Amino acid sequence: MFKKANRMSLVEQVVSQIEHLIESGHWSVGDRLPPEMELMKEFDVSRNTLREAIRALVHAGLLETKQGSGTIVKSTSALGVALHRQMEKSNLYETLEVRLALEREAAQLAALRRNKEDLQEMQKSIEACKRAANTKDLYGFLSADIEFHKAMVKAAHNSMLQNLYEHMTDPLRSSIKRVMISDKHFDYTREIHDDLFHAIKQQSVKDAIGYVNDYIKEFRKKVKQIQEE
Amino acid sequence: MFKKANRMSLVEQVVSQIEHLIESGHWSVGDRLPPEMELMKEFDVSRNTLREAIRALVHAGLLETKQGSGTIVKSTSALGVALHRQMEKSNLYETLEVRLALEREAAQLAALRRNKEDLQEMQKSIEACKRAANTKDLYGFLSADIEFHKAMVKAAHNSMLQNLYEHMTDPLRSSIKRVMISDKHFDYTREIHDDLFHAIKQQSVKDAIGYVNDYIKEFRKKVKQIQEE
DNA sequence: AATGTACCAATCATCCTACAACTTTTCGGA
DNA sequence: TCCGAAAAGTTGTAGGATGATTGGTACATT
Repeated sequence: MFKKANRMSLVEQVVSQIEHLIESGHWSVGDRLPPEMELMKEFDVSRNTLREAIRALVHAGLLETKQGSGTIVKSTSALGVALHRQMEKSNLYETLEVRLALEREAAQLAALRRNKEDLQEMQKSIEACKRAANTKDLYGFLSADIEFHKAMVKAAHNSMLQNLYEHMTDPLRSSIKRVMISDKHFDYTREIHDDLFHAIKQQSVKDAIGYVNDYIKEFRKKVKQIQEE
Repeated sequence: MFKKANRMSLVEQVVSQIEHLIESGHWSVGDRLPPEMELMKEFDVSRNTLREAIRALVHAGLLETKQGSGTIVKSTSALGVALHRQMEKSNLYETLEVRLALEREAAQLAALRRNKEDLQEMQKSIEACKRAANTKDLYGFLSADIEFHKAMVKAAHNSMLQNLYEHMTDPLRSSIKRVMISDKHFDYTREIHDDLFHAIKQQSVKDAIGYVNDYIKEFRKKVKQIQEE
């Protein structure tokens, strides 16, 4: 019925101001914030108050401070750090499973919504895959493969989905590669997602789902093998 | 290649200690932390240092402080708050889309992994749905329906998936209900997921996917209608 | 030219004390 | 017993002091 009176603490006010300055692009990733002394004057708060605000954002992953050097903007979104912390506490295979679920959805949406630029990016990754396959460059191949999947998720045109997917992929990079190369009979040609790409290009949702499901089935099999070892 | 030297600041050390005390259950949700003076002595740090640590956890959503009263544990996971913040910045329909993707995956996994307790919980929710349908209690029905979906996701036995799903569902409760009741010809009986429940009970992955896909299609249609208004 | 040393200035890290603001408890009086 | 004032307890904010780390400069050494 009654809304609580807005008694935002000074620290919270400073926090949201800094957050806003970062989101709005006034401070970009990599930029150095003014030193504490100046910020104190700008926000008109004491050093303690300012430091508590900055510390909150450092823990959230938006800022990074180095003694003697200064404070820089590290990210524009706190989701990555939080997700990463959760992933560390959680089972690796559970995380991979969720990631595959996002990928499955992305394939369908990408088939519906992809545009020219999306197709170009995907094609570029596929060609990188093929080049790496020709030179038997396994790690190069896997990197290009991950890029392809990212491009596909981007083509789904859902920023929330993309956000989650990328934040779940980057910390898992090495684990994903480990799963992929666990296959004793690793076959480059079979792993190139040419069919999937063409299904998305032709906007065939049905085929896109089919190919992704095949890929997921393969991936799951490899995960299972590792788990049993 | 090279690991960065690990020089954890005092504040960070206190933060992780408190985090650990919460995770380990030493302090449960709702508990009040000892006053700052005591914590200062316990951790052997100054008030400023301690306060910066606490402030970081307050911003992350694990703690809540009230001037004059004390500090209480609010949550054991910071993911919820971070996800919520991201959702506020993001498009509602994008979030709903991701939520449906998780649900689709959950249905398949639930069909494979559900146990007796899972089935009991799902059945309970379904019966609550039916009771609400009989009395034409629309809001009661929708609440029970959401409970059913949550139970299904729980039955997938993937804590990461469940975590994400619940944290994406709770803040969307009202939006989800709004979408559901937007249907002019809302039909209780059609919305009761009896078929889906039995498919999961019979461990028929194929049927489970089918029913969930039907449900998702319906839901999407309603969302589309709202968007076009 | 590359490396090592000494020094300086800027900046963050930590600690301390003091007081304000708010909440909870205590206690005396009606 | 009930009520309200006082007291005690707790977090919020301010300001000052000192220590530690970093980055840069100048200069000598190899």
